[in-house]
Amino acid sequence: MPEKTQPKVVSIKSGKGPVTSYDVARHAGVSQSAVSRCFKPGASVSTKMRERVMKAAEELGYEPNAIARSLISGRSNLVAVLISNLTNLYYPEVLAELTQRFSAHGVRVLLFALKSEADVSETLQQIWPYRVDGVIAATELSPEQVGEFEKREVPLVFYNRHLTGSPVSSVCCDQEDGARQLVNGLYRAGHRKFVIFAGPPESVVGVERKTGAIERLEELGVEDPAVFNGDYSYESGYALVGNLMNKKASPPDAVICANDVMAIGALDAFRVNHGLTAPDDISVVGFDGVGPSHWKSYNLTTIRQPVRRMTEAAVNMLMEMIEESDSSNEKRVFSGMLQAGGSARFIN
Amino acid sequence: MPEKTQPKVVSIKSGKGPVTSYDVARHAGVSQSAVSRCFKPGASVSTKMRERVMKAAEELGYEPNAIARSLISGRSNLVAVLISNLTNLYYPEVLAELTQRFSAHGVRVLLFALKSEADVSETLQQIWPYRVDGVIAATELSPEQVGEFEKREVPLVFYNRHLTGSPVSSVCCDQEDGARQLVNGLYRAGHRKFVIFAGPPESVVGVERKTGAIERLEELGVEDPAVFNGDYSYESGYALVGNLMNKKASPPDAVICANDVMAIGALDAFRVNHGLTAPDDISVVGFDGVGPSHWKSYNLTTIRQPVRRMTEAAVNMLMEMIEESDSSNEKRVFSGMLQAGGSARFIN
DNA sequence: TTATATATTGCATTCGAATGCAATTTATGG
DNA sequence: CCATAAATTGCATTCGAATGCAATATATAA
Repeated sequence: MPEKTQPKVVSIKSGKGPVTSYDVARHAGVSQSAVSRCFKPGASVSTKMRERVMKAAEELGYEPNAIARSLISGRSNLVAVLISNLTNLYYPEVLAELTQRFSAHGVRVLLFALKSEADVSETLQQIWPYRVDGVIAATELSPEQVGEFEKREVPLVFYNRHLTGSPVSSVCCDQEDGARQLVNGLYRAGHRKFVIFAGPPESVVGVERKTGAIERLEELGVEDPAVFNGDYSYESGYALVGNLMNKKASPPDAVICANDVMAIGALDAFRVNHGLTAPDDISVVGFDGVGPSHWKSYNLTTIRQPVRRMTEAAVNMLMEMIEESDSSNEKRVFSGMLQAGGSARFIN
Repeated sequence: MPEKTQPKVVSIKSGKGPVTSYDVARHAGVSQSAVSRCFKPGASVSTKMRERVMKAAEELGYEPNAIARSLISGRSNLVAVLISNLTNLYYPEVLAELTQRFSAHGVRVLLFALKSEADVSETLQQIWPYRVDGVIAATELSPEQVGEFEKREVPLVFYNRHLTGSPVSSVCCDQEDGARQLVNGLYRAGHRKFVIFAGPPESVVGVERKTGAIERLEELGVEDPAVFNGDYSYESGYALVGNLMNKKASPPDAVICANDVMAIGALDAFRVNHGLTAPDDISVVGFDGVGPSHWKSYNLTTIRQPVRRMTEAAVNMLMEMIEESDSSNEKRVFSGMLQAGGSARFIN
């Protein structure tokens, strides 16, 4: 009986599973530590050694195990990003920017998209086990929750949130200032009857935008504008117009909305249900400068948040806190840029 | 000299850094393995032991280190999600659903948001070191790249993509069928002069939508509709209307767009630049059923992708592939739902 | 050329949890 | 009450890379 002519698969490495540094070391005839050092930038390795190891690594298809590396080095190169409602139209842009910027630092993003801000504490429990190097939070955090970060010495940067009176790093758009810019332009253009479509009362950002507007209005002698609370959605902006028009005998001049999407909803409601079009019959302004704010049907006058600069700042701050241990906290506030559209009579 | 009345901070644990299972073991007077077992569901532990350990863990604030666990167990509980352009308006919803569903399985999402599909291979290199348990790809992958997954035995599920003729799992919306539904309704309503605003030629999804429409048109005896290529953006939809109206003496009846956002751009261009409004002067349909498709200014007739069911399927498939090693591949195709709006004369 | 400084390399240990196996305890049966 | 089975527990090792320290090789100075 002839020998079975089995194909004798010559596998360079016998064991299954990914190639380890030991495999590479054996194949190159050097120690495991040498392999490790060849993959560590700035390590003390001779040219000859590097070549040998790299060749062996190449041949075996070696890829360093980031998990093992994290364990021993104490750095996971992971960052958690907390976002409350991704469908908010504003956040996808932020998120895309963040991941790309972190990527340039060799850091990967663990995404946590919360259904509601109520899920935060649960989410934090999911984060801790991964020993992330830092966290970007675009959600509210209670003082206790911030305390957890301090206890664990996990760097934290708030994005468009902050805990007043506590030393936490943050990157924000100047919400109040933006609102004041909007009021100014509307006032100059002759508006005197203002209404505010605010965000939900628990939204810090929303409250600041509202406060900024109200304060500036008071300074200008316009007292007590009507305030309605929405939830940042198109539907709420749309619905609030109904509420508004029911109450008031005479419609307002100008509606200041907590964000672009509500402004868009309001514009549609005014036009569809009341035959009022902007900017002739009514002025509506938003906040954020999201993509659809440019759409011709709306062409919003709004405050554009400098997302690129803000994300850059957030990433840099977090990376600095990760790399230097003597992290002093810092708050960076960026001014929004007025984006003049056609949804309001407005004089800049 | 009186003793310094220093507060004698009694720290339960002296060493810095997170509490380990050894700390808990020592504090509870048991072995480290016992601690480990207490945190593993289904392990053999007596009630008494569990109580002691849990109490100690509680007191010390112990949190299992997921990194260390991954290293020894060979499961990272990490899944990578690849998305090409997050600003596409369709993907944020998908992404939010995916993270929440994975979360329910105790799996975290590593997000990779590509600037362009060209960055895929670079991104893959960033993924491998993390030994993710699986990958959801909402991007094109070359056969070689898919081969890399097989070589590494990393489960892969395509989302709205597939490699024709290769055995890779995928979850898709039936693009061709959707396009045919749109053609049917438009045809029934009397349209005969069709134009297609397709996606970029390299987009498989876009090509399928286009093909579906063209094929159905041919079956109905409408030959060679004009096809223009866009890039899924509002601007491209808007601009293509310009191209179209320059060429043709008489405008078309109906425009079939590769996605909602292009349809929205087209609607705006028709109205603003040519005084044509839907559905009286022109019919425009989209694809996806994104949030803004419901906005009153557009009120799109479109095909809504069943995102919830699709993401559920994708997550279940991937989890199954991760948990059973005998992964047989499967392709699941979901039909889109017609969303009848007011942007087209349409008879369903 | 020899002595000293510098650069490379390997050895052995470490990170923190999981797990096979053996030792021990507890439960069950006769 | 003793023997055997079953359930717990601990011991020792493992996952894969990084790193302090000692050993060796190379470069520089005298």
